[in-house]
Amino acid sequence: MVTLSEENYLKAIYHLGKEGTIAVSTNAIAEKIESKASSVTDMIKKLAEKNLANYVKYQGVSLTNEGRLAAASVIRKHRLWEVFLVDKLNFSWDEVHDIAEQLEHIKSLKLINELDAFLQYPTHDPHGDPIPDKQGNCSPIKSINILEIEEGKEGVLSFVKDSSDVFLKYLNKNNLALGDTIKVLDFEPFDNSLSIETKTKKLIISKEVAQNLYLSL
Amino acid sequence: MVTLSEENYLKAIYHLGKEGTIAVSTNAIAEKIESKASSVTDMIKKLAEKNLANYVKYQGVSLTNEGRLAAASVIRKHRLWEVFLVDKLNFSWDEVHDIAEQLEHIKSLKLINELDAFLQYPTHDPHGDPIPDKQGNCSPIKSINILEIEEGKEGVLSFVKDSSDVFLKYLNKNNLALGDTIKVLDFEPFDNSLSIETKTKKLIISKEVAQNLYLSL
DNA sequence: AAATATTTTTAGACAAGACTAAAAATATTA
DNA sequence: TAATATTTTTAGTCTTGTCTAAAAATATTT
Repeated sequence: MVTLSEENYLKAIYHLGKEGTIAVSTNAIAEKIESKASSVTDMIKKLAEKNLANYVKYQGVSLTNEGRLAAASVIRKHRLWEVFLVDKLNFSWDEVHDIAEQLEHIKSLKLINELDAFLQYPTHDPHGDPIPDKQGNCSPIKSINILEIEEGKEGVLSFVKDSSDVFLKYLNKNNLALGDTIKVLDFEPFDNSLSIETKTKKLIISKEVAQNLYLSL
Repeated sequence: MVTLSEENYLKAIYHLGKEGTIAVSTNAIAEKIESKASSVTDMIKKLAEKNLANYVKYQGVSLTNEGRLAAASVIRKHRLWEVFLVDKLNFSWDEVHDIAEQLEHIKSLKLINELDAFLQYPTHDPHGDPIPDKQGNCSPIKSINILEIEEGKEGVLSFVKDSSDVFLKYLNKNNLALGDTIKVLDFEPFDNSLSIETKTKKLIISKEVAQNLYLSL
């Protein structure tokens, strides 16, 4: 049995591992999970014990196939519940994270598969993140960061990296939503800000915001 | 903050208290929750500390108004989730208990109120138990035990007391479902068994079964 | 390469919630 | 009512998951 706490560590390692790194560092996990390095060491030993992680002292951790599947399963549940909350219960996308964080730990295979069917097998959650399938496979998102797009070109906002409350509220305030077509007008090298155009208006976004917007072309 | 464990104790005390008793005994709680008396004593102290229970050493516990509301809120969540599972996700009523037992602890007022609306404000769960409202009030069930019904009279099966897996499976096997009209034919004083008639057939039920069937007239 | 800084691990402590065994209080029976 | 039985509480232990502080290993700088 994988405990709630173990699931949270698996998730963290999974997400950090995605960035192409070979092994994830103890400190990175501690920061992500808002705990201390010593707690992380304890837990990764336990995960290794259970064959969910590969761990070599001082060399960081990676997930085993079993661990990766377990992590993907938690993420699958998290994202399906997010779809449920937004599509069926009138939540907006910036309200769902904390609740999904609780719901993702509910244990029942039948539950999640029935929920998947009830929601008509969605492939992405309300933030544009892909939903892993039963086998733990993610349809890789084919979206690129807005800073890498040439001036003059446009794309469809399909994913936002940061899904914190403050950021989602910023997007709402500025009338930016998934699915919007955005044209890149001008890059300002002084502060790395970007001037963009949506259907309704022109807008200048800071480097911090731009780093979190991903478009599909 | 009320912890998961505390919520389970509140629920147990609430259910046991319903039986008209003034104060609930330590042992009764231990049995219900499948723990030991000493663990119960510890927890009761904590609940009293938090003003959720009235506790006098060696005299048993009762809930304060605050405790009663907290318990009713957990039960409300449990029963609404059961309705969701049966009505929306194709679960049968004998499969939902364990999952609802997990879902009842999810914390979000908005979630449960939206769920209530989504399910169109149901008043009873799939077992016929009434669902407490936001204020913790239960529409009292107006059903009586089948053993108290006169021979020759009939009623509608509206509630089953035991909602264990084995019992619900028994009902399924014998084609008994909530909403069925049942006629009481004959009471056998030797073993307290009861001969009954449904739309489809006649059936003899044991005392143990009869004690759990409630009909509304 | 030696010195310094950073990261990671170990050792020991703590809180929550459960347990066992023994003591104390209450109930029951003779 | 005294003796016995049952229930409840206390005292002390255990596990899980966390923490701090110190030690050990690895990285970085000079």
